[in-house]
Amino acid sequence: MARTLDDLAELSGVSRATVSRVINGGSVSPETRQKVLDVLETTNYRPNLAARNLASGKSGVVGVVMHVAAQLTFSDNYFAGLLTGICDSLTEHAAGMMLWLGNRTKEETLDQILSMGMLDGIIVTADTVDDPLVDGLRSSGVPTVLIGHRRADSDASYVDIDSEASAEAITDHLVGLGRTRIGHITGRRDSVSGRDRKAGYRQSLRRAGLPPGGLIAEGDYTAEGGYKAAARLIEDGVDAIFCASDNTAAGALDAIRNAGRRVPDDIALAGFDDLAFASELDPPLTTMRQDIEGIGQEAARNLLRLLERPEGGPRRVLLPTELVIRQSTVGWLSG
Amino acid sequence: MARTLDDLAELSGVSRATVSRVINGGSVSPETRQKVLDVLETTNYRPNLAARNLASGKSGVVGVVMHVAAQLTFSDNYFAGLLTGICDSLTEHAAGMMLWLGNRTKEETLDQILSMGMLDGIIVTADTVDDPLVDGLRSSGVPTVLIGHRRADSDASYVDIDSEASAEAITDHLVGLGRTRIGHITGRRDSVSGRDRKAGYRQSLRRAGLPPGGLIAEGDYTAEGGYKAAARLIEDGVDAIFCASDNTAAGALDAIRNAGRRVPDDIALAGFDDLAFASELDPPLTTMRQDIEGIGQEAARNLLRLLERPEGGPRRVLLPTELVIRQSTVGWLSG
DNA sequence: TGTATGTTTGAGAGCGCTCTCAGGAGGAGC
DNA sequence: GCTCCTCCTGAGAGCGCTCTCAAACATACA
Repeated sequence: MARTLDDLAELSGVSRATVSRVINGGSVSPETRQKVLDVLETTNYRPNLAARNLASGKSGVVGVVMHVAAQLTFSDNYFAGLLTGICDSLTEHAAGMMLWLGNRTKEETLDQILSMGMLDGIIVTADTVDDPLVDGLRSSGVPTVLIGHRRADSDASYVDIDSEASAEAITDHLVGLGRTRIGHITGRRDSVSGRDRKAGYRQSLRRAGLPPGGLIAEGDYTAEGGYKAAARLIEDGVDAIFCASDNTAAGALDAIRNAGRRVPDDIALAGFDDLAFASELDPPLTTMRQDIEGIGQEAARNLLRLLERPEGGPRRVLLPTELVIRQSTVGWLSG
Repeated sequence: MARTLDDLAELSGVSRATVSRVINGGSVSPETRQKVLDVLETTNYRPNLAARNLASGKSGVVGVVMHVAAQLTFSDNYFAGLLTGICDSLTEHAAGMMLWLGNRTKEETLDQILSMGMLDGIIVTADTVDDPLVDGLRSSGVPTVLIGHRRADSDASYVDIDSEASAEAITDHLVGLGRTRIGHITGRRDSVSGRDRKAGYRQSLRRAGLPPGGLIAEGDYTAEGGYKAAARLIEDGVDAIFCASDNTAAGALDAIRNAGRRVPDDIALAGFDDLAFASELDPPLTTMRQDIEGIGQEAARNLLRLLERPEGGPRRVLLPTELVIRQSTVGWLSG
């Protein structure tokens, strides 16, 4: 079994350079090409990635950094969906992927690994308002695509949704239902998406002539957080709650029920994400659908394109969201 | 900023070899070492992994292959937990990890990527009875640790639990409760864990003098599968069901409730895994706890040790499980 | 026939690192 | 003072690949 290009060259009676051309698509005469291909077929040759990487400066491997608290990474199907989408796109293009999960990998560690020259590019979640890791990555010069983006990232390549507009739309829906004491359970205090959703909520209230403050309780994207926050809002006498995530809404739903209130009769409830379980809740949850796997796929594609033609400049993609109305806000909907 | 060993060598007035010794722990005189360390500090040097890999034949990167249907990978927190554990251990030891998810990556593709000489070792799930990928990996000569193991893998390195004994124990629990028509919803038909759990279930019935057949319905580890299978068992008049996974049990719980039966009064229900939601179900689910993250961590540690001292031979680890009794089988337990 | 143009090929110079090998320095033992 | 060891260091040979450059050959045009 041939192990190196030189072996192949000898076997097919041409030079190493020619074999390399056949493999990488250089210009070679048909006969020569066929000769080499034959040998290639019989030898089951595999190029050595390390050598290729060293010589070409490209590795065919991209890094993926899910920079969130470890226990959040998979408690939520959000990150799982992202990862699935990224993997999809990447394997489709025969690119490898190295993964870093959680925030246990400190900036330092990451910076080290990433600047080892092993990674062609990086996909990183950028939802934390003040994230030195993302800053470091961006200034490192390694091609980077963000999932989400902070204010400061407006000149970076990213894939995101319009959280603010989406939140505004879903709050509009609540307003349209005639609710006047609409509460909001926020996302993590330090998350961009959380802040944007809150802003959208406020904007909607303002446009509707409702007091845009007051009925806000802080959440953290978890069901537990949602439960506690909802309990407070219920005391405040809300007649609707817009939660910054479906998980939060699931917690809120429990709280509402435990308080003896009905959804949507007493309190209309809306989430955000449209995770799989949203339609399985009782009542099914009105929510803002975002195509999470699609975001992952797009991020990978985005990065791949960026690597292919760096001169194209940063690529910014806002993916659409979709308001999904279910019985948690509109009780009379047919099941 | 110094980029290569030669730059460092020049800056510190020694040879490249000496710098390499300082970095990799060769014998160097204290003064020389200090000189180099000083330079190292100021230059923020990062070794080039590709070059190191090429020269040493080691990459510091291991592959992780979750070889299951893509949609299963994260629908279930099982794989997420595994991944989290693996990541934990790996980053702790400063090893990188490349990930392949789902079965969309065909044996061929994988084989290609894996034999590129980029991976020091591989962790792969081995729960499918007939899995050419695992066979290929094992015969490839790349150090491999399996998560789970088939009969044929008894000479490989693996981390697993004793599914059969665990299933037997949980069925014993049901028997001990006085149930006599104990049904079982299996795991995926082609999964080793599924078969083992079924075997354990049967063994328990046999020992109890109950007919060890008949009341078995095929599941697939999903809630949907559990729902359908449970519906059949209910018709068969079971008074207990042992499900091969918690997800399955969640589905079964719905089915039982929809059939107007009570848990555990009419039908005692037990799962397997002790996923986070098991204790949140109503009633809380009796189940067999396995430390999923622990399995992932152990697999990574196992592989790391294997790489360190290959002469140690295969390392087989069976992690303990724990029967967690909750109200789904024993109604009078205090909450 | 001579020159210009294009195509195919091989030689060879790296990419940045590891590791072996041998030379030089310094101390111990005779 | 000599040899023998030990310890530290530098020179240099790869690792397997990519890519440039120029030679070799073929084709086209004047």
